[in-house]
Amino acid sequence: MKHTIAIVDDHSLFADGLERILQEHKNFEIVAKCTSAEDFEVTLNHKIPQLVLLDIRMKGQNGLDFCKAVKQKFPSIKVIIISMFEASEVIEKVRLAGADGYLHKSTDAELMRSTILDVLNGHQVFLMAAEVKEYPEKNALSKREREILGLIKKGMSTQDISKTLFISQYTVDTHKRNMMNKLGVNSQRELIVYAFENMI
Amino acid sequence: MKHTIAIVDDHSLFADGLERILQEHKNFEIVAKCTSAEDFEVTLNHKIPQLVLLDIRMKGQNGLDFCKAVKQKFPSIKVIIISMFEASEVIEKVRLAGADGYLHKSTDAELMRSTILDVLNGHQVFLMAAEVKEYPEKNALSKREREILGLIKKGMSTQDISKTLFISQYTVDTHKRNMMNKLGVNSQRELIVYAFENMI
DNA sequence: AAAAAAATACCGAAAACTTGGTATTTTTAA
DNA sequence: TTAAAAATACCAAGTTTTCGGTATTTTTTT
Repeated sequence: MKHTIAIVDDHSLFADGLERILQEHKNFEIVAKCTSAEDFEVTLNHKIPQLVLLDIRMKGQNGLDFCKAVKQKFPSIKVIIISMFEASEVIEKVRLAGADGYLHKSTDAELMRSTILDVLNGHQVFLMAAEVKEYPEKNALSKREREILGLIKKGMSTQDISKTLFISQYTVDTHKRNMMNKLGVNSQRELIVYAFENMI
Repeated sequence: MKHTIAIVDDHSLFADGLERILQEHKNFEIVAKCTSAEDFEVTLNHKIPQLVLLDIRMKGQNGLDFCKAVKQKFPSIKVIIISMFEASEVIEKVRLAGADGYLHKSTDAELMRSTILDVLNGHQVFLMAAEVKEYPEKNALSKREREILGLIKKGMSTQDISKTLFISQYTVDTHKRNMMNKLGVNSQRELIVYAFENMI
């Protein structure tokens, strides 16, 4: 019996390619190819795939939030997140979102197929790109620091952040300083740049 | 006779997909699939494809710079840039880099094939995503403004920029203010965010 | 050749950020 | 159950940005 798979990615070209890669394998059947989370929700009303390949960054909705929502409503659907992010921190987020697997866009076709089969067999598979450089432990950002970096990435000022998190500006300031030290940058500007290049 | 095509993209999964999409067409032959600009340069030493599909954003080298280099050494090679950027400003950069075509990752397989054929026939085809919203003319950034925004995106301070461009800090400040007015943002922070979300 | 747009430059005051400190409380790990 | 790590908070001085202006020169367009 064929495994039913859905692809959710707003880049049709990428989705089209994935479809063809999977079609080469007789055990896979692509039952839906959606370009948005909304699209996929509609699909779910009449067809429940066994597994969904989900792009982490789509316009409109964040893939991780959507993953959570899907897993809550349909715990039986296996979800594999696909993204171009290489930071190891991403894995944790993917796990927390309830995904069963993670694939980097630099993995190849064969590895993707074997990962899908593993996940369908009930395993959890989180694959990073081969060349991921782990940060030395002492430079790892704490949870709160990452949270603040996420707000910085949205363009928020120190004041904005302090109001959002209900903490003092001084505290935000301290967190920023600690992050700058850990990451080896010298300004909030570079912190924003770092965030865009390393976060979801 | 088959058309020889090379694919240069550091996301193997995407490249694998493109390959399969193109293989369905009997007139195309994928002669190389490279995951970096360096890889492709090596390939060019022994095999010259008629056309190359080039990802605009690759780690290491910028796709546009690489496009220029390829076109300079091998003017006969047709280059189609593929990216996920939707801003109309990108098209101009792609043109200036000497590319023969532009495809957004949200275009579908069929459109890609027809674009490739058009380009091979000597036409220039620059396709944007359907839902691109053009900026009102009065808000278009000038050349210099875009140049400065590019430096801002690298995390440079006003002072850094003034030194890089050999102009006064006051001038950089004025450019920044004008951009902020045009783009409707209120701080350098948001300017950086805008840059990351809208520039190459 | 005249008008419009772009690029250049300056001043000053207010706001925001950076940096070198210090220090308490809460949470997590050994 | 301690010790370590994380999160919290404050002060002061110095630096950088922001924003209110204004204004000249260069380039482009009409």
